[in-house]
Amino acid sequence: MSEKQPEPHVEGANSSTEDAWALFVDFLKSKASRITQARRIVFERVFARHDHFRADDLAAELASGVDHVSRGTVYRTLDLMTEAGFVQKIRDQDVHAHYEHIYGHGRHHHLICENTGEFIEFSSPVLEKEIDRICEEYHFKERFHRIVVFGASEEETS
Amino acid sequence: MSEKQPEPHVEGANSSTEDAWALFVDFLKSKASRITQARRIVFERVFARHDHFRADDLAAELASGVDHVSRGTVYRTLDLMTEAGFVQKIRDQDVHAHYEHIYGHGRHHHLICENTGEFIEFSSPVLEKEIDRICEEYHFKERFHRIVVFGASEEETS
DNA sequence: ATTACTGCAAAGCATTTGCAAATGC
DNA sequence: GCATTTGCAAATGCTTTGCAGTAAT
Repeated sequence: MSEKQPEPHVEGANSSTEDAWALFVDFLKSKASRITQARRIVFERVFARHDHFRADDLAAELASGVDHVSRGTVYRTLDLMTEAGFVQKIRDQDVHAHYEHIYGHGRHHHLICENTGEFIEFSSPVLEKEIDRICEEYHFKERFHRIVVFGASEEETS
Repeated sequence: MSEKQPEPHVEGANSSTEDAWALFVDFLKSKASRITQARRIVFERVFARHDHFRADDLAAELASGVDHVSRGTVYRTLDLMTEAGFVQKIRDQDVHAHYEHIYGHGRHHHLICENTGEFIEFSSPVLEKEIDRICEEYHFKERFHRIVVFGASEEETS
């Protein structure tokens, strides 16, 4: 429901936190939302890290630190930052695990239609080969990979 | 923890349920596990569906049907079937959402080292272009896509 | 007869939400 | 001063787990 990933509003060349914050302020203003202490704290903490982080870890950190921000607010602010395009949520849409049986199927990947929930399967030797190449380049021993494309099927008859 | 996705043991050309079941029986025997009613019911229900399904839906179905199997057992059996390579779990490893900030970064994807937890970023025009091509082929309007490769970095010095 | 498996209900755990109090505008 | 946010704690929802009873070997 609150899971949107629109085209990013930002695409700066200069990535200083101040510049980014100014853009976030603009974003908030454009939504008639308020510039609050809590939002500033979360925003800066996110930009202070240069690694990947878990929402829950950040929430735990901030819930117990000096610059206290509650869990709920951390999650709410991350949603805003995602909407504004400052952060990317690294995980599938759905919280829940899906399964499919693969006995007798070849390996394949999915286009997921966000309107209908439909899963369209595809496979592509080009993708497989390129991924192999990338793994070699990075000296990475692959166990398996996953490719998911989110969007909308244009098959609709409406 | 219980989330393993080893190389599939099976790769049949003939995909009748009976054949598959026989292989699952072998798999169970090889683990000194038992061939039970509940496992058979879950196995067949999974093979009866040709779509993607949610663990929870299956669990709900079986928890209330004639061939009653409890939620816990459904989950446990799906784990076994995943381990044996009969089903594929369609979702990232981790239950939890990860974030990263993307302000000033280009779009990229990840190699995730399962030993160290390290995220290695890469980008590949070849992949992007091929995905565009596939979307066109399927008349699919992409919103965004995700590529994740799980495995092990070979950089280790140990 | 053993010992693994099942069912159940309770626990886990990340995330979301309702609501009164606090804060930005 | 009024509306939005926050903090808190309770609720949610999927998944996992402990344990006593049940079934497979």
